[in-house]
Amino acid sequence: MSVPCRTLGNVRIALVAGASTGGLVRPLRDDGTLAGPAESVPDLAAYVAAQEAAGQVRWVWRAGRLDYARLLRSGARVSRCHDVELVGALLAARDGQANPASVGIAGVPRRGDVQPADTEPAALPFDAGDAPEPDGPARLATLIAAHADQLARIGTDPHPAKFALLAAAESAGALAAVEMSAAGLPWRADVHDQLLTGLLGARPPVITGPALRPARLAELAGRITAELGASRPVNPESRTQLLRALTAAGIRVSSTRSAVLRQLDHPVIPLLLEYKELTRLHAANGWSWLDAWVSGGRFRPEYVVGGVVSGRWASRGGGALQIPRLLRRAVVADPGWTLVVADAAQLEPRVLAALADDRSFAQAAAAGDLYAAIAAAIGGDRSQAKVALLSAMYGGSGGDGGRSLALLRRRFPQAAAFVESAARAGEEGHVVRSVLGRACPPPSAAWRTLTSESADPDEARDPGAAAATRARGRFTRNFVVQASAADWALVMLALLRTRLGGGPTATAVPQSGQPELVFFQHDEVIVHCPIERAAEVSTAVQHAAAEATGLVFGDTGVSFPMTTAVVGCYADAK
DNA sequence: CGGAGACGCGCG
DNA sequence: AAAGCGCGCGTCTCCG
Repeated sequence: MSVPCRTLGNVRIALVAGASTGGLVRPLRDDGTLAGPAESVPDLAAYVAAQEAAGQVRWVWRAGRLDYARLLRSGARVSRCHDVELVGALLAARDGQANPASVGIAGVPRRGDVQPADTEPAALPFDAGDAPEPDGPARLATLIAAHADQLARIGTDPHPAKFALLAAAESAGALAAVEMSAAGLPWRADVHDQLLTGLLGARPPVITGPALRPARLAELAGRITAELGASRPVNPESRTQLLRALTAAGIRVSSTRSAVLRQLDHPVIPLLLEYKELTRLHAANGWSWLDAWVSGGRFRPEYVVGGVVSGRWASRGGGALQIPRLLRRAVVADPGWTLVVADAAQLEPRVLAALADDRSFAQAAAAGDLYAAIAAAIGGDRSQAKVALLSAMYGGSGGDGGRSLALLRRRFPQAAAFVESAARAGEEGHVVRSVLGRACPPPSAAWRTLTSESADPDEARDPGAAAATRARGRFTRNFVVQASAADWALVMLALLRTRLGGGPTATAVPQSGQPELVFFQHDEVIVHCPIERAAEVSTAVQHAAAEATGLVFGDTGVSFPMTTAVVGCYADAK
């Protein structure tokens, strides 16, 4: 076993896994240059654990989603990393590469991605995948070169410290994501099943061929057919059939959307609305979802860090970020444990206040209930204020809230000017960036063609170009807020993770009794912990939020409160 | 028969 | 005058 290497300053260690338990490592300096010879270690997990125990290390690897997932399965936890794949995507977006998601290390496309026609097919040092050990040194060298290149490119940013923070937070996000997938969200299959059975009837037998409807759905479908006076059974899930049947029954409607149906007065409408609600539950989160995604009392989704252009996470499989409120009943802490559900209150408007450095807005945002404070400032009620604010951030022009929006502009000119300037940049085809420097994608070639100077700017003569221009304006207007909110949330998550880990050198398998992050959804986290540690976790959340605010926004007057609820069941959190 | 696209709806 | 941001995923429909 090698001796942990310690030098002054921070230690980085580049790591590539071998085909079996071993791997290659090489120490680096903080600027990415070599700090020692490469070394082959027979048991990578043991090596990593030993280094973590000895002090602070930042692991440099291709991708946490691969390298860390494997280490964690072997019981090695780490505190910090530089994720070359994720940082590469951030840099690619910043440097205007059209499709950052498809760009792998140092511009090398990942396997499975379409090779752009105008680039040379490149060697795929990391994608040999199944290639055995002999590739190790080459892969290590490529990794080290990519890392050094990324550090240099971070250094050239107009705001290198902020971009470096973004890179660190994104990398830490990958660690948290892998750990959360491994931990899983506590999920009571029996509670879920009871809920389904209560609403839909008993689970229909699983047969081959077309699936059977649960009893309650079959009954509703029959009543809908009867109520519409149709001669043959109407499948309410088929828009075509349903539209035809509605028309035949004298109900004129342009779409079968719930919001549209709700405005009609006909005895079939409540039946249809109930059918839609129940069939949605059955299709999206029914028994087959339970079979596929819940095992051993845990729901284990796969998070996709950086999966959304704004920096929000996406998820793959199981619809982890769309758990219906109804089903939060099934999220129950283990006996003797509890859930700390923490939610950043009204995050996006507060982010706007901080971004725009609007003093009066910041004052309103210093209050506990921002919407109420805004309502007081513009002289309306809370719900109007909320709609006006959302309109300002989404690029709507208000509808009923038009008047409030105008008031908002007058009362908070800097905040209004901030989003409007972002919108203008987008309309002109520019790229905008979040507070930490995440760049939005450039407009597509199709957009440029459509809105180019040869296109007619007169809406009446060229409605397509005008619509496309406005659409991009709405996108960039929203991007600066949504992406900056994602920056804040990611930094908060990273800091909270460190605090829960018991300090930067915490390591090894989570001991029993250790609080664990189990869920992250844009502006909300859930920590599963022993009941007696809930207060400590709530405090950690508050500290993480305050620290994130300072790191991301500096000396802002805006506060970013997090509401924390200590509950046995997720459904009781709000 | 499989894939693409529209639609609809869950979440923030 | 009207419609507004970002996702994932299931079903139906159309098309090759």
